[in-house]
Amino acid sequence: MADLASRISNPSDTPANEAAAPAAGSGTGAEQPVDDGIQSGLIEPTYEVEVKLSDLQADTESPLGSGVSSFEELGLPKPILDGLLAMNFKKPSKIQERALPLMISDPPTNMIAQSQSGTGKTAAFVLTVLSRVDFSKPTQPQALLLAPSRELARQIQGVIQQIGQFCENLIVNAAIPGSISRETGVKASVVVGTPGTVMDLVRRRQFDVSQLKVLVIDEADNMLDQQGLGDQCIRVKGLLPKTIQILLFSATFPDKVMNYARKFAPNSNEIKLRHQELTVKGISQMYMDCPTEADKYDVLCKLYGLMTIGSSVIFVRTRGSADEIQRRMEADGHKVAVLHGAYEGANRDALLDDFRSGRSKVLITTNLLARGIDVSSVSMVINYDIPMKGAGNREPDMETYLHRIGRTGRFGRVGVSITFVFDRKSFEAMKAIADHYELDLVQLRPDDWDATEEKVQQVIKSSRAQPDYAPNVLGN
DNA sequence: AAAAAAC
Repeated sequence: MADLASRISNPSDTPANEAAAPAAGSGTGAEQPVDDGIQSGLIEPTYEVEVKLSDLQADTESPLGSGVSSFEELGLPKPILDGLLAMNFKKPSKIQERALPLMISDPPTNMIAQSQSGTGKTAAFVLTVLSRVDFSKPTQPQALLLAPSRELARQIQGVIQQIGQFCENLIVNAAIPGSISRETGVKASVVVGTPGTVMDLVRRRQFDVSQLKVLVIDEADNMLDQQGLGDQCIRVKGLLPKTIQILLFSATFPDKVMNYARKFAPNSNEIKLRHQELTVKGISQMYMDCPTEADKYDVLCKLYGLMTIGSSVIFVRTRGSADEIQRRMEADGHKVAVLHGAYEGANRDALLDDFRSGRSKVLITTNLLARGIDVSSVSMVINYDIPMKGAGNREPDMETYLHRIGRTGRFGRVGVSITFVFDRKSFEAMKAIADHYELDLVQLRPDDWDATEEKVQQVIKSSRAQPDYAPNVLGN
């Protein structure tokens, strides 16, 4: 126990790797080391790039090290460049710079790409998809993108439509429950959906997959690993043209899944990160030492004021406790929204839209929203229940932890995560997560509220200019 | 024992 506590550090301590960084250009607000790190580009990861040239590429010029520093250099069509500009994408992020030349080159090569949360993976694969679509065949499906949840599929659809807003005749369908008409079927060049609905449409012959050129699987480790989702992805792939280009993306690729991913997408180029490189520097990770489980609820209510400075997401283990905590908080006068998979589709869409627009500011949810969801106003993530996995939920879920806290601190912004621990099991899970990612966690105590407020506010209130690669997705 | 995802 004392071991974790000994890792306590003040958020204002300057991380060792920032000491050697060049001074930030901006004068105001430069006191915050968190900002300094971002402004000097330190959130950009050190990539371990391992490029495997396919046989087809072997006699062509090596793409190794051929990163681009502007979108123009990629030779993308003018309408796509205009779309990027309209979305405030001014220059490629690290992952875009590295992955795009490899993905859009001919002949098409598979890709397994890993990059931290909020670093622009979506735009990277969306640009590849748009570069492969023949817009003269607007209702012929040419690209398929799969995501693990309805919410993420809809979000990706929105990003495609935004980046492709100046592409004439671009039609994007969402293959999620209730969105494709039974009479007409899929009538689009780009389809983004969840595996079950996609399978269903193909079986009913309402989705012609014969001309698909590219398959993207977002949150690929989750999609390929899980019983159910994994099976469905394999079945979908079995229906597609054998020569299709396969792109797998995620912030996490545990070794176990990586081996499987390589079979799913053979001869891939690979962009990987070491697990110590996965954490986003702009996210101040803290844990709250609660005496008992019952105390977690009281602490949550006390945090409400801090949660509403920006927007916040509260993660719990079950749908039932999500509903229960909302009921109690509403009764105690705190306005909170709930979103989980038990709700009906249109309701889910409306709930997330409300959160995106700021009509609701505190959202309590399950692992449904752990991955991929991009709402830039989220400045705090609460792990009310620490994520666990495995038989009997006895193992800490390293990957889910990383994805959950990645709902904040997106595209160089700052954010706070607070994980509640209350007993030996949760404490040791937190310690295992800290050791795995080599985290310096800030300890918060329920009995020292002034210190908690100060530590959290120090991060959240450090307003600063957005970096020039921060996109403006979906009107956030 | 969870969450998600199909009719």
